[in-house]
Amino acid sequence: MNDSPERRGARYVLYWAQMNRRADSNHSLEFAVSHANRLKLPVLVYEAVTCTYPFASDRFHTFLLAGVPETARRLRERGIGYVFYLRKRRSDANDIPYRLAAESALVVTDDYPVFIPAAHNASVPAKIGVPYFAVDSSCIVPMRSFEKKEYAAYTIRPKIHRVLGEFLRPVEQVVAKHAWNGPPPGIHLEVTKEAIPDLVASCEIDHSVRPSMAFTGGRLAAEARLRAFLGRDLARYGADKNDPGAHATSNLSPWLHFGHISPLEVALAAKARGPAPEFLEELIVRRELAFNHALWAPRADELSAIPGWALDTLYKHAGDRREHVYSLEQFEAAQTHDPLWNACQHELLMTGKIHGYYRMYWGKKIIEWSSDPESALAVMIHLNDKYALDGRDPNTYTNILWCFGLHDRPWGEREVFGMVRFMSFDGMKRKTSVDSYLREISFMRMTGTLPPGVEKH
DNA sequence: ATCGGCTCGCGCAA
DNA sequence: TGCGCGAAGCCGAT
Repeated sequence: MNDSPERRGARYVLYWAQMNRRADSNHSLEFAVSHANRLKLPVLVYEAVTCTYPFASDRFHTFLLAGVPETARRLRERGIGYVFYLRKRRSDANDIPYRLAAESALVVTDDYPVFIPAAHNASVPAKIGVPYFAVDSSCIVPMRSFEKKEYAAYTIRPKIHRVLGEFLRPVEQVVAKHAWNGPPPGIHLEVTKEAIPDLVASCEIDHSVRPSMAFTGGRLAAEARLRAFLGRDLARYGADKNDPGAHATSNLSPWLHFGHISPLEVALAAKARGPAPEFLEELIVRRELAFNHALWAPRADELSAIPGWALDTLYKHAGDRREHVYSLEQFEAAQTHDPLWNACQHELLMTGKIHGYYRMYWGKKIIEWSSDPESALAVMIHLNDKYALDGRDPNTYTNILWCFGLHDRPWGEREVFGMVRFMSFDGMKRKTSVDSYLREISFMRMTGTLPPGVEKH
């Protein structure tokens, strides 16, 4: 991403793991190892957690830190160096990548279309002084192989399937020929599972957003969740995926978001169990449509990216009378008149995730009960960025804008929504087990534990 | 329980 | 230029 020459006399090749925080199934890491072998150097992996991004909280920090011990262990086994930096306070150093790059032949990092990595990858290459490579290890078919903003799933689907055979192959692990010897750089923090609560407490972040009740970060938890999904739920995924009460979905999105597991290895593992077209449709086609949106939209989280018919019809109805209008504070506290909506919000507050189908309902109702489309979007992004473990991700921004008509088509005109698809409580009642979902959520609220039959990973 | 209409526009066939 | 059909639906008629 720049024209800088490789540094002579460097000590290592640096891989800055911004999004793909894992030692396995990681094209970025293998690319770094290949270059290190060519240069007869070891690889150093740099991973950081900072307190400075909006809504940094105990929830995200706990999840991220939980992944560190296993990443460290697996890299050590491969002879790859690892430095983990916890920026606890705003006053702590924020120039670590530059300091590490000063002794590196070149820098490899993750290509990612939103959030902090997008900003880094736009500004750092010009200032870093060595070659800077951003590798796409987030998508199975690289996101930049599609040359325009796709209109909907049906336009990207055939393009993905045409080349999928070429990309749906395991990442080949490259043996690191020159092992990292000696201690990590001085800024390194050794993380143990037991130390995580105290480390999180010592950070300058929002301590009021508690760790997830349902999800533990890290490679081991992700692999356990994947095994449970494949063994028990994949076979009925197609039939039950839209019924939250059926617990048929993978729930892998938090680990996918933080890169603790790769979509490629998940897809290969699912395929190895037999045909899984519905799951692969969600995991590959719709997920990568979301990356396409994030890559090509001027901003992934603004209404300007929705199609013209949707923007026109929403604004035509912006002045329509609303039966209920709630403030951000009322939404956040789950204080609407609708028990299903409130339960969805409580699930988000407690676990950091809402089932995909109910998340659509959750979003549609925020549009219905906000004074105008812009403030509805602001509420959704605030709640999602603050509480969702899979938030600040191309997927969640796309899921949110889908509620406003992105990647969708027009339907019969009605109040508030215009021609944008409407969803109703009666529809949820008819198609999903609302009652058992409501019982599960109130059990969680009463006991502070997951309902019987739902395991924590 | 099932079906058609609602309404726009992309992409392919002709 | 015509035509089929599409990210998760709703509603009223039958």
